[in-house]
Amino acid sequence: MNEPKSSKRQGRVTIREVAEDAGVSVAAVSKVLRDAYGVSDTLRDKVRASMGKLNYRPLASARGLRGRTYTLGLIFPDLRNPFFGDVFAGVNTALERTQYQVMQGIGTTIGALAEAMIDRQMDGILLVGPNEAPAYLSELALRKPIVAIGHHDDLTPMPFDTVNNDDQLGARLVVRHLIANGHRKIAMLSLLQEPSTVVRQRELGYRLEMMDQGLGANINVGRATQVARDVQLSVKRMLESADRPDAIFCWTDLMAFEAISVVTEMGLSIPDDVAIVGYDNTMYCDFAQNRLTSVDQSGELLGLQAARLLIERIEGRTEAEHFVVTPRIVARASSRKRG
Amino acid sequence: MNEPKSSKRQGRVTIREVAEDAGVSVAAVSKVLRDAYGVSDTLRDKVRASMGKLNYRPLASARGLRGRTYTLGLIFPDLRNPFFGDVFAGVNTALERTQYQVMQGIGTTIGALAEAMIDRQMDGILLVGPNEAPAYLSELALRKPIVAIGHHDDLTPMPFDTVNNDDQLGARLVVRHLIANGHRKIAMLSLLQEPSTVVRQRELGYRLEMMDQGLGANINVGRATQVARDVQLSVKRMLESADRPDAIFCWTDLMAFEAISVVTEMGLSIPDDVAIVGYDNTMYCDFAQNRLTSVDQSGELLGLQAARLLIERIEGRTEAEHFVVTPRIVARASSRKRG
DNA sequence: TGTTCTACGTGTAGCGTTCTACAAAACTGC
DNA sequence: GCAGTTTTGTAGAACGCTACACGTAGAACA
Repeated sequence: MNEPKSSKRQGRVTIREVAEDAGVSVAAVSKVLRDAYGVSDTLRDKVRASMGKLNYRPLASARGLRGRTYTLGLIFPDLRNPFFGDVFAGVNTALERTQYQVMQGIGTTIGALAEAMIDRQMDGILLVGPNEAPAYLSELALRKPIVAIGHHDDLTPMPFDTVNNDDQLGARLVVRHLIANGHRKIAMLSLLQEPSTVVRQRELGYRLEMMDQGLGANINVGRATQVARDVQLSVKRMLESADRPDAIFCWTDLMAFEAISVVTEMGLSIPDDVAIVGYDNTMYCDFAQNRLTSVDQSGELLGLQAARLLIERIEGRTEAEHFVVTPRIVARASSRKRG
Repeated sequence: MNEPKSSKRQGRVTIREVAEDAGVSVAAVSKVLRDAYGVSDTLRDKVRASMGKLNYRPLASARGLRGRTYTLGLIFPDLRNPFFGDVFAGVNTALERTQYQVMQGIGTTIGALAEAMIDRQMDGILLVGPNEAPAYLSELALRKPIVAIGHHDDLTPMPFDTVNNDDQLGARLVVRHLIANGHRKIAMLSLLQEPSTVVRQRELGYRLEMMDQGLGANINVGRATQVARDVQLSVKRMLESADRPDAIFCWTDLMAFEAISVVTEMGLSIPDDVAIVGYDNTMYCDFAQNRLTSVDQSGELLGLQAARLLIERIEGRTEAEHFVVTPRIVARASSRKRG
């Protein structure tokens, strides 16, 4: 009836106990743990058996002090956009058969969160839609492997891994789709504060396609913060203006749902008075009360790929890679051909 | 031009360097860090200055090996329910002026996540709506301070801290509200698989109030998993049955939005053909395309209180506390008085 | 027979903190 | 001044793991 020496770690099994039980050295157990070179099958089996028997699990803090913690950080700007759920699902799939675990941080202050994750010795960080300055991210990438999902620029490729859909193309597709369905006065609802590179790309795509289609004169970009009231005001202002747009392309579904709300409130009909299109193709688009046409950028695939790239990076790759998905329009009633 | 000894921790400032810079011992710096007893003001100021100058941040792994990591775990069942965003906001508010950081885990397998968090030496864990067996949670609570948000039972109080709204009352309020607005055949849409204690409480409240109101014969509980298709089928089945309910109380807003979708799809009117009520009063309820009557359980307050309780627990409290919020109905058009 | 390899194990010094035990200094009260 | 008390500071041993450096044994080769 040996009592555990430390009541604090109350009964936690350590590598030493496993070694003792298996009749091998601590170093050997560590090797097995890390799948390191120089372990015979017999030894591995013995150690594995003991680990199972004692229900041993390595302590991340201790590992972190020497090497890696097998923990990845995942940073979302907020918890309200269901798109992030898709990305998360992809990340999870990628991690399924690995020994990595993912921990999320949520907030727009990437900086503080990333630092907290570095302090916690996470092996790498996945950033979703960071609207931090590229310079900060580049500096961050020097200290830790990172992968940015939804952060890119046409001209200068980032010095870290990125995973994106082609936002510029996505926006172009929206414009083409709307034109095909009889709309001409196509406005865009964009983000007001510190627009991320992604928002800028979508806006650029919108502008370029409008020009290409000879509708340069109709370009009309409204801006709003993420705050509900602000979005509502912006939409209202658009719809009450002298020449009302006959379609609004919202840079994200969340804004589109708000737009639908305002339009409904005003007693206008979608899509006959005004068509609405979003971006992300989140689950709510399918609901009969929304039936929102949107751009699918396969969040799940983005998440999956991002996690894979990050692990590759952690395990040695040094040159940055950039993965791009081709977006596609998912047409629903909110942009039906005008009758 | 002294190079850093370890290229791995590349340039990370350690407690030793701070001590050196301030001309004090390592132990002294540690004391300042932890606000421990026995530090003079002069010494504290000196150390603080050096910490600031060198931009020192303690390494969580190293702290974890000895004591606490000042990290709390927060576990959500999924990322799709916007209610969790409210809870999270509350948690964040509570942590604002503390040195604790929170890291999220997302998934229905509380077990695996909680173990991963314990392996990472988190000081405590917040569980949101766990539908794990109470027995497992009790065992978990023996090993780590935990607080469950949305997990309670009428009869046996949990041996760990809990934070809840009065779900039974919430359900009763819904029934009363619907009756007051002229509905009698009130059905409830509940959860099929492993209903959590919360779902059970809401169901119980529904049943009891129906009985109390003399509508016991009208009790009608449908069940569906969280999967969209499944919910749709359940709602459809309800609405196509011989005696169609004239109101559906959905155990969570998310299901209610799906219900609205199905009802709309079927060409029925809300609330004249059927009223819909949800639970959580999430942001989407306000949208004109939903206008969903819902029960507000102030997720933000729940999160705030939960985080506070957890920190208290970590810092010494031993008896379990139970915090309960009184829910209130937020009436919208989806349950308007029948005309 | 000696030499060189390779494969497999082990001993042990840290990693950056915390915290106990203790020493020194600064106050008490007489 | 001196014993007793309190305050302030320090030394140094852990915590659980990794990984370097090294030892040993047997095989392969000349």
